[in-house]
Amino acid sequence: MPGSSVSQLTAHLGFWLRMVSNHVSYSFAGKLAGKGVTVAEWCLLRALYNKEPTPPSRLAEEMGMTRGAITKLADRLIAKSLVERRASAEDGRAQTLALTRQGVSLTPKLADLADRNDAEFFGCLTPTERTTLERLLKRMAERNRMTAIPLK
Amino acid sequence: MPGSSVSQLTAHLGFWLRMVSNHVSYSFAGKLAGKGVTVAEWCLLRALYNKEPTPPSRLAEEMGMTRGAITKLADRLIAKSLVERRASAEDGRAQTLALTRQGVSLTPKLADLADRNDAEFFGCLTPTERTTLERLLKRMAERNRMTAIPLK
DNA sequence: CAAATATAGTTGACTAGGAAACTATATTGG
DNA sequence: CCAATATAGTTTCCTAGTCAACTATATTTG
Repeated sequence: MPGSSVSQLTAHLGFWLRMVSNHVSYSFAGKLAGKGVTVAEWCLLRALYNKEPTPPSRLAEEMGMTRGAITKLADRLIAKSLVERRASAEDGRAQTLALTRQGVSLTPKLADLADRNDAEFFGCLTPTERTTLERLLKRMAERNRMTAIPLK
Repeated sequence: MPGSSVSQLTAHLGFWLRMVSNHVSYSFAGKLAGKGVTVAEWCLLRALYNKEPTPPSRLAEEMGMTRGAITKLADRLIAKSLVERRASAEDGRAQTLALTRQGVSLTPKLADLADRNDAEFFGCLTPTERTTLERLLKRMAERNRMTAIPLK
């Protein structure tokens, strides 16, 4: 792939990956905007759905964001009445985050949008091709120890 | 892929695409940081390499960024003495951007880093698999009319 | 040819995240 | 058991984008 001269942007698989990924995310962001929610907010909502109240630090780990970022993300979702923050009874430092009733009712609708977005973009591949793509991406994730949900 | 219940983040190909893409870009950003350059700056440098002096508005189009973003990106590269801004002779409003001697000498080194990063991440795929991945990504890009370099 | 409009680029207000300093509470060990 | 340290979360400052308003120059048109 390198080649003897200065390689072009488009010579790298990383370029195409980023191009496609960003377009998919951007389109999804547009759909979510209709519900007043960002992609990061969707991720947090989904992470809380059907879960026990969860400490922000745990979410930070899961989502690959700093605790500071989670604080602010949670603040925004609390302002939208989709998430509740509660002090822990046992540990005076600790908090937990959980979905409000409204958060619980909204999240499945957002999941539908995610399904639709995926279908829309990957629909131009055959089922076999989609499986192949999934396999290759998951292998890369595994081999390169990609654990957290990346939001950067 | 949807399923009857609320789909998980990991149920979407878009999720895996973003995960892998962000890790690849993040690692590349780390390599570029050693040369004092960001990914966006690399893209602009590469876009100017071996080209005529180019108006910022053209770069904005090519790179899928706003003109305002290009102004600031160019300001940073000018501060690093990698790019020069010149007023157009014909049109009093227009500018052109071009690499400085230092920009010309640095860009191939950055291209090497890009090559290395690509090799590092996609090395866990066989040559056939890489070709397949490239084909699928390019098909998605084409079918969904993805034109500009995405930096978001 | 002057006025209206379009275009090139810049600027300012805003957003969302990271890094590191900071506050408050827990835990550990001398 | 109190001092040192560790941990949970928040806050501040910084970066790098967008969007929309703005400045200056070109172009179009009445």
